[in-house]
Amino acid sequence: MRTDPDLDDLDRRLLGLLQRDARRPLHELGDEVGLSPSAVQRRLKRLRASGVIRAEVAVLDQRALGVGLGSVVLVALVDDDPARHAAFRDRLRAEPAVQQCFGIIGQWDYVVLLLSRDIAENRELSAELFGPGTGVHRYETLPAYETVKSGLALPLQPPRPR
Amino acid sequence: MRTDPDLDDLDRRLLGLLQRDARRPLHELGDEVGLSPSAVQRRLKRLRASGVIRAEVAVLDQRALGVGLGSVVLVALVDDDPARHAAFRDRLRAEPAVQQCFGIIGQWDYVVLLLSRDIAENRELSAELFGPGTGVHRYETLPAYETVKSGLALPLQPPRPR
DNA sequence: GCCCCGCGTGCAAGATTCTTGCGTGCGCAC
DNA sequence: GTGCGCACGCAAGAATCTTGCACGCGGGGC
Repeated sequence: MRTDPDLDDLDRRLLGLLQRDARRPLHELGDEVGLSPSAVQRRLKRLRASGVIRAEVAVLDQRALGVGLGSVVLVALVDDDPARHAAFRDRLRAEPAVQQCFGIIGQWDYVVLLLSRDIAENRELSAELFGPGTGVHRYETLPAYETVKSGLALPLQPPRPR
Repeated sequence: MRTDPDLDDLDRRLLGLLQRDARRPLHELGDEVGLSPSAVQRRLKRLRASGVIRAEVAVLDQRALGVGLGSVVLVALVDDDPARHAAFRDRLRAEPAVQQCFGIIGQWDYVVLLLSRDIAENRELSAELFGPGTGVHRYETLPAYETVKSGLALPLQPPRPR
């Protein structure tokens, strides 16, 4: 899994293509980077096995699924008790409405991307996840009115000498 | 594109499976939901054409690509000039290191997910994107020390009567 | 300098998967 | 009751994926 993933330029170009569309046939990818389908196939196999490609997933449309409101929630827990933090994280991981969550440094402990149908549902979810009895000291909701950029695409800079 | 996306339970189950792994063969998906491969295929075709499935993409490993530091940046521009905001958004969209960005309501204007190799690169990127001459009034960087949950999976609740 | 070996490649055959025309059955409106 | 629309399963053909094989290139070791 964690073998030796030093990627050459061809790997990076293939990854760039796959980050936009993972359904392109091998011969198309090969044409773009100048490789035969089987060479592409072997590189992808290696990239998948080594864990560089973690998954290939479908990206769905929020509106079609009734997600009308996204919001960024900043959360601070009542103390630094590791068990409390672990429980909090587990709860967020289990909640489908929590799309993403990061532990951060500063006056807040976590930043949470919360998806909900509307403001009412957002309130319910917030109360359930961050309200009394959840170990949350305080939280601040930043409603998103516009998605400027979304996606999980990673920057594919070559390892620039510095 | 925007036709008639009322999804039944089978659609939702298929979408749930595809959000985890979009490479499963049709017969496997069919076995899970109790449908023939061709029935699954036709549903996917419809979901893709109607835009419910926006894309199928590869999810890459941050460490393997040298992304050592993620951070959440809260940004406020100097004023509400639409042209200034448009220019700011365009700049973020064009920057690969910006993984996500949302326009938000409150004392901040935007929340940005910024990916960088290390703290030094983070500083460079911050200066370039948010520093003097960029129209940014002030910004606050919240470094992420842990990814609790990441992904773009959407909640697939059935349309519950309320 | 020459040989050997490892590694990635292209080619091609076989296996798997996808795609689609066709006929059937079910539910609903008339 | 009948007709129609819609989704389904089946099966054949097309497209794609997978892998064994031989070749060429480059880096040591002798």
